[in-house]
Amino acid sequence: MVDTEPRPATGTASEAVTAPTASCSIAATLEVVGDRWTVLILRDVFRGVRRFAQLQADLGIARNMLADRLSRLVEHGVLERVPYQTRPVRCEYRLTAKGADLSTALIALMGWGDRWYAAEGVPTILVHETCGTPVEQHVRCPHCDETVNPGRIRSRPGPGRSSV
Amino acid sequence: MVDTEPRPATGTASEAVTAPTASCSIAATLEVVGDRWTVLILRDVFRGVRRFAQLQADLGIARNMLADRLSRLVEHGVLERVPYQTRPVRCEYRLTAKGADLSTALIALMGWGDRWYAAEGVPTILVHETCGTPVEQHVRCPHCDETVNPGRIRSRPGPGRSSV
DNA sequence: GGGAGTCGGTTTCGATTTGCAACCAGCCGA
DNA sequence: TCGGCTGGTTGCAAATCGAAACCGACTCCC
Repeated sequence: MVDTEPRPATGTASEAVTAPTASCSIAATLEVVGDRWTVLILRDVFRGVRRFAQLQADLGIARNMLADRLSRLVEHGVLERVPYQTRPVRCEYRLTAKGADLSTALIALMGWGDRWYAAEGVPTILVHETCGTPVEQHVRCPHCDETVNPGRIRSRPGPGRSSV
Repeated sequence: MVDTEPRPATGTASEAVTAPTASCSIAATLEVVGDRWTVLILRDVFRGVRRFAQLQADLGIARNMLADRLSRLVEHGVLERVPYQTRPVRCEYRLTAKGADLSTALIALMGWGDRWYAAEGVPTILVHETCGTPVEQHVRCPHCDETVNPGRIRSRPGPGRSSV
């Protein structure tokens, strides 16, 4: 996942890509979850913490921040509010399909922390439900049917690249 | 990657895990790269943008922010300063092994953006160097030798879990 | 009926962080 | 000597964050 060539100081026209969302899916993702608290909230929701008070207590986040981040996540379709009682109506926050699809990213972040900051052993292990074996995250080539290590990945402009 | 049970309002002692870094590798990771600009800087460095001025122009980040984030990344051993000329000595920023190991996470973030925000087609395609096929990111079970989809992942406390 | 408690917020306001712009240091080349 | 380039630092206004107080809807209990 590396462009090996040092870039000339004045970028070539074809590669003068800037941060704007449209031109980079990483930027697009960060637009939605590019915030420390947001990621931690999602981590908690993945772990089954779904209610306002629980999240607040677990994270130690300020209540106004939490309210803001939650409504933003709902707006973006990452979480949805699901009533769990009436009178008064109270809602909990659940992952949508879009939100659940962030698991890959959370697993990746967790993996890096595990590898570089878990000298005392990892805090959490993710295992295969059916056999209990710890799972691993890889990049694969469907054609060669093999694991591709990072040095063997190249990036190319795709069809959605706004070639300004 | 889900605890399916709703958590009781008063968490059980064994699972009263809070945000602090030690108890969660995601929090540990965010401590280092839990910032929008930091991630974008890393994305650029992965793409071969390594010099201060280039990064600043490409990202549109404020110069003081950039200086701060870069020195923080160097402190954390994610980037290293490598001189590219003498008189005056000027350095560029390169990924360390630890930094390069973030590729998995960046690929995951990019993948999510691709899946949910690239209606017009993806801006960038990652391909297998040797055959040019677009690669995919998966979670695998080394024992069963198969891809595990997210619903089949369970989390368990690991040896490093600070059981307070 | 009244008072306390729960849950999910909103408001307020001081502290921190951000971002723009100006400035600076070291060196080059004309 | 006069810009110009690169890689910063400094100052200051504006936006964001965070702690704490407050609020509304409802329940429970006396």
